[in-house]
Amino acid sequence: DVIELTRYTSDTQESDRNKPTPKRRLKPEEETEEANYQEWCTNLLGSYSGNTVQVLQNFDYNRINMNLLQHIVCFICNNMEDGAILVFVPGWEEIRKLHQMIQSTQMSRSGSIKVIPLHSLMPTANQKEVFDRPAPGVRKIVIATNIAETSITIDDVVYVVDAGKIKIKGFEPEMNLSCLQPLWVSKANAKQRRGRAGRVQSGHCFHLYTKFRYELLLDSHPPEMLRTRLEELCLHIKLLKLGSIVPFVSKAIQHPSMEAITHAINTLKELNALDMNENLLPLGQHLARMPVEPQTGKMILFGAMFCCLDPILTVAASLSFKDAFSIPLGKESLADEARCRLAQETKSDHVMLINTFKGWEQSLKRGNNRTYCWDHFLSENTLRMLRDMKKQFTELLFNTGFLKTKSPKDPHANLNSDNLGLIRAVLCAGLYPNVAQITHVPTMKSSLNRKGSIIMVTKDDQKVYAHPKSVNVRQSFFESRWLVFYHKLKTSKVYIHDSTMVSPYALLFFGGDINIVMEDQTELVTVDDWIKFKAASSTAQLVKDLRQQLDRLLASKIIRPGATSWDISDAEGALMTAIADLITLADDDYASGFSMGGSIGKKPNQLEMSQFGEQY
DNA sequence: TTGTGGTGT
Repeated sequence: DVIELTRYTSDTQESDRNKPTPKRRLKPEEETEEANYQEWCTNLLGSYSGNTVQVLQNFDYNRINMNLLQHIVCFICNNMEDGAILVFVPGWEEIRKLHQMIQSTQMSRSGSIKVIPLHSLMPTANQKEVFDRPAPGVRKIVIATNIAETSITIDDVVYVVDAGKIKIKGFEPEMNLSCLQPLWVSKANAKQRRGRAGRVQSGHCFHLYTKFRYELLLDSHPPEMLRTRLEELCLHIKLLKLGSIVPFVSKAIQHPSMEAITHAINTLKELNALDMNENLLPLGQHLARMPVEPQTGKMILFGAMFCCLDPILTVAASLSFKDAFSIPLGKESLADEARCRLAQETKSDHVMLINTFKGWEQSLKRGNNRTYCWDHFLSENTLRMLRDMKKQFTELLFNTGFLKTKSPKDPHANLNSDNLGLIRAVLCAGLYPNVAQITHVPTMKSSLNRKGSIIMVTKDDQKVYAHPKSVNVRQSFFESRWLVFYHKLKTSKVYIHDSTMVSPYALLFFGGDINIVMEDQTELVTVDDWIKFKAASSTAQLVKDLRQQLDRLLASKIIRPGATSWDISDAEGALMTAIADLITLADDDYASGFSMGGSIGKKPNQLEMSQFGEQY
């Protein structure tokens, strides 16, 4: 009933500003909903002013009405008793808009309000500013995502404004695609949001949707198990010896689709965690015991075996938890610049993360860590948590025998930690099969104008875009057109959030099955039948042989973990050195600007490969 | 041209 009161008052203020928006074409089920809605509005005519009903009739409920939001906030400020206001909106963009609208009002200029944006990626989320009582006569207005629904509780909130939308993550196994879409809140969300008001005194809640809409809301959103990847779940079922995966998962009250389960099982087979009969392989045993996704676990094991542990642990911790960047509203592009500085010219978000963490450690020694974090938009709190996670990972590796000490800084485990080429290859080992091929780069000019971004294809997707926060988004030259990535998410487009350029050698040694084929009278070596490189059959065969030896060696190390030998007088050391050298040289070759057609002047030196297609 | 929110002994 409070809803109805507010709607009445605010809509009268709203009506003259409400520009008519062109109605888009509706789907059949939307048309009947719309017809029902119009009828519902007409029935209100007895109880409400014609103006209110008219506004409601013209409302576009697919968009959040920012004007209405602002007007309600102003209405509370001007007409209602003291008390903080908490506004729920779906995401960053809405926080930004509303923040800007409110800051440009008269009451903001008079200093009678204090507006605080609240989002997990903004520094305000871990500052005490949000909890502070404002000075007398100043009204606190918090604009928040659903972070304020459960994780952050603000005691002095008296008024809650609920815009009615929430972002929910989903997963489509058929497309191998996660998506983040704004949806209507559920009745459960609505209740929870309402409950955030009036913790210390009686409160009020304003919902920006009609009773009509409320009746259509779901009681709650589908449980997480139905919307998420299931690799970890499947691995644990096997580790705990709970039998075959499909029958076990089917016992859940609301069980995930068959597609989602088989997709997870296939991914685990591809990683060599399960065999063809779903039996847990030795690698799977290790991965199941790690508190990270299987791919990240594999990256950690490879980091240990190839002795570039510390940097790889930085990446693993950042990917499985979150990166340490914390960006104030309005400083987005400054933060992008900081990230690009940290990445230098590596064309890698992951190497950027490594450099970021290294830089912080150095700043700690010099005692200027505060400045370092400030300059680069970093949360020192998060960096400390990442450091603790890295420690935890090394303890696990120590317990399973992959390490001789419990320190991420173990000298032997970091023999190759300055070898960027090898680090890229280990990233490739962990992130595979998340590979994207660049099909388009912005021109120098459009890149400087901050227009245009790289466009890629993956095995599953026609077209994917680099996320604007990626250091690779506006690069106009890549020595290799292959990128590996961790996070792919569909929002307005399909975005790749983080990527690292890798050489063909990294893909050949650490990617999927390699084959030698003829296509259009050209000899090719392929990885999983879709990543293709031109290569003479003799050299391709050499790579294939080396790859087989490497796979055998790695399999035996997984079964009997131990520190890797780099002594070229024994078999293991000789092979590891040869492969590491090959990958390193290939990477140096890039750095000095040679094309892939160039030969490599060292042993094993018969390799001559060129990329499929020309350089940009 | 952009980032709902949590977990793991």
